[in-house]
Amino acid sequence: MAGKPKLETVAREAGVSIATASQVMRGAGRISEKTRSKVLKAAQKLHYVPDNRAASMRSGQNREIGFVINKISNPFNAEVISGVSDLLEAEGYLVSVLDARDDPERQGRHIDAFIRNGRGGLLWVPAEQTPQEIFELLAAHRIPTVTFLRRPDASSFDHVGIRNAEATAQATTYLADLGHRHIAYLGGEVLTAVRRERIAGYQSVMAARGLGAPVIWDSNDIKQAGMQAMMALRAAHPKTTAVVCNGDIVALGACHGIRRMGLQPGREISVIGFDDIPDAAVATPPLTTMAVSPYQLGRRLARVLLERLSEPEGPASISEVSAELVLRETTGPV
Amino acid sequence: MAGKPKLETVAREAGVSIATASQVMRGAGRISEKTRSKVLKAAQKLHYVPDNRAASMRSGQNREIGFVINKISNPFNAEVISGVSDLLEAEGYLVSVLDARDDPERQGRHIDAFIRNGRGGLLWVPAEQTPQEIFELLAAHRIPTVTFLRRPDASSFDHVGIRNAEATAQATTYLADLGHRHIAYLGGEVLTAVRRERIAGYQSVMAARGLGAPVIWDSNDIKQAGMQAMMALRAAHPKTTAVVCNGDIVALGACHGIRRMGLQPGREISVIGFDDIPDAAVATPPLTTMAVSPYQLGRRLARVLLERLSEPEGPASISEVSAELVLRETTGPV
DNA sequence: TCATGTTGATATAACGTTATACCTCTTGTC
DNA sequence: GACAAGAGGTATAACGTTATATCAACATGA
Repeated sequence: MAGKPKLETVAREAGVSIATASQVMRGAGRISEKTRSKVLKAAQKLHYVPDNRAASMRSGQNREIGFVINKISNPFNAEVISGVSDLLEAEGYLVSVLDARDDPERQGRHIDAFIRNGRGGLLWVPAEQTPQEIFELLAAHRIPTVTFLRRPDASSFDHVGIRNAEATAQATTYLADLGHRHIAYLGGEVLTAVRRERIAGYQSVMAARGLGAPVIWDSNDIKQAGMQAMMALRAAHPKTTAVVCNGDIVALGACHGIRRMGLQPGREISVIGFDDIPDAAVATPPLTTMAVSPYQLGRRLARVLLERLSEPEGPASISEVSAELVLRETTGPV
Repeated sequence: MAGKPKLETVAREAGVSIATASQVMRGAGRISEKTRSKVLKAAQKLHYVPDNRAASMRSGQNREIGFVINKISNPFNAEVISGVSDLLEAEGYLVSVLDARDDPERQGRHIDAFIRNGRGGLLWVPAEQTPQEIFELLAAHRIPTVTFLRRPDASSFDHVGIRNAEATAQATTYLADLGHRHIAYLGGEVLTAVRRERIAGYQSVMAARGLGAPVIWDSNDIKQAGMQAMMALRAAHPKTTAVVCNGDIVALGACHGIRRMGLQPGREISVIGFDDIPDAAVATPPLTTMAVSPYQLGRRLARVLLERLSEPEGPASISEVSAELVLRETTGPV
């Protein structure tokens, strides 16, 4: 009871050497069944818990994975985390989440602490404006790293993401096919890499189909802001009959705004979201959106990391997932 | 470039001893300004990152905090995490989040890993059915621990929570004052400690006011389920004119269900939620709810942990926060 | 001159594991 | 009976830090 039990305590209790006790705890080496059970019993009796700091320091191995995420409050991300940890925990890893809140400085502290603690692998949604230095640091320390959603140009890490341009192009095409000519892009404030891709997809279709001039309308990606932005957008561009949104949350806000103006989403103005968050299906009216299963995306992300861990020197892989247009009730003919 | 730089590398580069380099890095001991800058320059040049495993093992200190949470996807929890990490990061700690998803086994693995890594402090929303053994383990390892929201009877740790019974009593009283007599309690499936308290508060007012027989209606706490449960509840108890809900999400679902039935929340049926999640204010109609600021709650939680860290042997504190009735548009006279 | 501090730097033993090499038995083979 | 092979176990040196004790050099005061 005096101080935490260590391997030495267990070994003495069982009447064996420290080395033997260590091998039993790890299930390594050649140990007879008799001593095995002796040691196990001793460990149990003393409530022994091995110290992973010492172990990972000595062995150079660590089955702890860090997930540095841009925004933990995003329900999409929550699902991704579930997918990631389901797969990794099944392989004996443990996932801890660090919320960078899109702040490069906080992100820097988190990644720094990650390296300090010699964790085994890193999943990472890089903040915009991430300094080059962090990539070099990770590379220099040989940290198995997979970036997620955002892939900075300078990165040489594995990556899992979404085909953003393809998705918004598909959404815009669908609206054009319904007869809409004045289609706006709504949501996002900063020109993040992801948003740039999505806007590019939208613009390419607007140009290719010879539709009205593209309208990009900024909005913070929360519901309230989306509502106000929709009303302002409509006031500035009264001809607008459809909006492609930067995300579901802003899209739901837009629907709210449309109703506030006495109109009906899907009749006077069509709305397409992005992400298919749980709320999208049960909103009134249910939201048409570009869906990509966050849970499956999380599993894919975990799988890529596992491959990297088993093959540290292989070439970097980039895998991108297509989003799928889910038709609900916020879209209709013009 | 051959292998990670360690303190020895830095010391050699700077032409000092390892002990001196260590003191400079920690800002401890008495070091002249000249050698100080020499060492700092060397460390910078080599991109030295200290190994926290070795440091915390030797010093017995660790400024890493783990937050084992019941459900990361709950937006309420996301806000709590922000409050917690804002305060703790300001004090030089680092918070990592582990999602137990209300699964005692997963929770066990997380806490086990937490102890293995000798982290500095634990914030914890214990899963229902948490085995007694885990409490003993944490106590035996002298882990500074603060439980959050759920306080098992056997616990002797610090605790921060919400006055649940008081809150639902207040909500029920408000509805009774509006003239409602048939008030139901909607939401939750398992009889968790929190839900039990909330139901008790509701029941006590129903009895004290001599209102209709209490109706407890189970529902999974997601929107879709709340919608269906509301419709089923109304079918089974047509006289019901008001519902006190287990949480905002189920309350929003209930509002949806009410509209599906061709009625209007706040007119034919009043609804009161719990938590005041961001969506509550911007829903149609905006949701009346029992609010407790999750961000402030997170800060309080962090503060309690800091006190425990600075005073390891002090008596356990239990601090409970009152919820506040926020009137919006889903409640009205009968 | 000698005790007495003070400043700045250092040598060294931990911290709790695991990897490596090594040892002692048994058993089997010719 | 000599030798090889293998099974089961152990001693010991790392891993990269920090705490402690110690030391040299120089200043201070009587």
